[in-house]
Amino acid sequence: MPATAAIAFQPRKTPVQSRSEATVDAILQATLQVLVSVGKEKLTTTLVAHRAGVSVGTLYQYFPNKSALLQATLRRHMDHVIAAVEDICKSARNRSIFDQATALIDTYLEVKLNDVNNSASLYAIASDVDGMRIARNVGNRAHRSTTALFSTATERLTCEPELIATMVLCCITGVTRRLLEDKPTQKFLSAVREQLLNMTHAYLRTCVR
Amino acid sequence: MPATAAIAFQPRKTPVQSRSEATVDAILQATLQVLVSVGKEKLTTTLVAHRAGVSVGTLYQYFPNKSALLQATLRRHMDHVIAAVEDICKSARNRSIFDQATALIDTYLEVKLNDVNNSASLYAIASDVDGMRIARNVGNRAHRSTTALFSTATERLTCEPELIATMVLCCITGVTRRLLEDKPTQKFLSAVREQLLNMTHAYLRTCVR
DNA sequence: CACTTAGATGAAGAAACCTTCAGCTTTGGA
DNA sequence: TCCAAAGCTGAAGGTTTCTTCATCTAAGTG
Repeated sequence: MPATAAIAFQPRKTPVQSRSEATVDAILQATLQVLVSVGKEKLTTTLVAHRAGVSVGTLYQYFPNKSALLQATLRRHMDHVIAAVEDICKSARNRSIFDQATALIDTYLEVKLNDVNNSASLYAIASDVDGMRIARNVGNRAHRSTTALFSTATERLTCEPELIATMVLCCITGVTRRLLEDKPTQKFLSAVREQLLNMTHAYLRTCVR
Repeated sequence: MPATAAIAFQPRKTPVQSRSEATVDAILQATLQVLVSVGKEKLTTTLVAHRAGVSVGTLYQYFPNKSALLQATLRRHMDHVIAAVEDICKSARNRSIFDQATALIDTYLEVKLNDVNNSASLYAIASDVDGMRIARNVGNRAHRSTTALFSTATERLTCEPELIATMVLCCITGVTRRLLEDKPTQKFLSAVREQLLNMTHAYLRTCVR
């Protein structure tokens, strides 16, 4: 039976009454809270349920196992980030590639640094096999959007937008990770942001005309 | 007893006969192999011992617990990387900052991509609390070396070498991570390497004179 | 208001894995 | 050669945490 593995991560029951929707939401929120406060290693389903104000049994009514719970939590966060990126990629079309890059950087930094704690804790669970897959998936979507965005740039580009997108995104994520490693001061953050813009623009200058 | 926590991760016994050195080495190597083949989640001490050709008891004679084992494995890899970086940072002094950056990039890419599988698997365990600390520690050392390196550049710099080092390293690690995510083709790798040099140099041009 | 279905409970079962330790084997020096 | 110390063994104990399920409560509907 080839479908077993896939089934094992699907929600066990779909909420039909509104109260259960609230329950699911509380559980996901609690998962993130527990993750941030005690860390991935000490996160247990019982603890999450307790934090959510429900019993373990309830938790297992909506999530078939612990992995699925963590996955759902990660996916929720990723959806948030990717939505913001895809959004800006749509609205910044047909502009100078420098403006586009600036918009992308600002969006990315804002959405990731908005809740530093959450993002940092979620990196921890992303290393699980399936977390890797989700992260890669999101990475691909971001890459596609960005490529599409750069394709509409008013400038004529000297190399493929795919490659440019890869480089710019790598640079942004590299910097973001660094910023998430330890709570940056406001001063450091703005200095790095400026340099990131600087670097990206300097690079893009070599890619136009 | 404030020392307890620290003691808990120190090796339990120091090898004095040469055979035990070989054993420790085999165990560390086996840990990496198991990590790569079955992943962090399914790695058990028994499995590692078996792969190393020893019994669990032997493993526990040199590592007080599973965490210490993973830490030691991670540290070993990190030491390898940081040694290469510090090495190149020493030998590339008093040269053009562009050459310095090129040397740094080539070293970093080579040492990381040399064994893609190992590096990628190790990222997975680095998310454990202490792995984070080790990674940060190595990051700091790399940052110090790089700062020192750039300080000796023949060009006059327009902003602090610390900041330049931060940016260049972020960029390099961002790209490296991307390359480790999925086995890159030779073509893609060389294209990205070229762009990374391109981007870094473009950035550095804005930092000189 | 009765009745069906959705939702919630949490003690207890089950499985997985870490870690120990009493005893055995090998090594190397006197 | 002999022996003390180093090294090795692996079954068994102990924890921890996941997951289930029989039972109870709340919600909606005719």
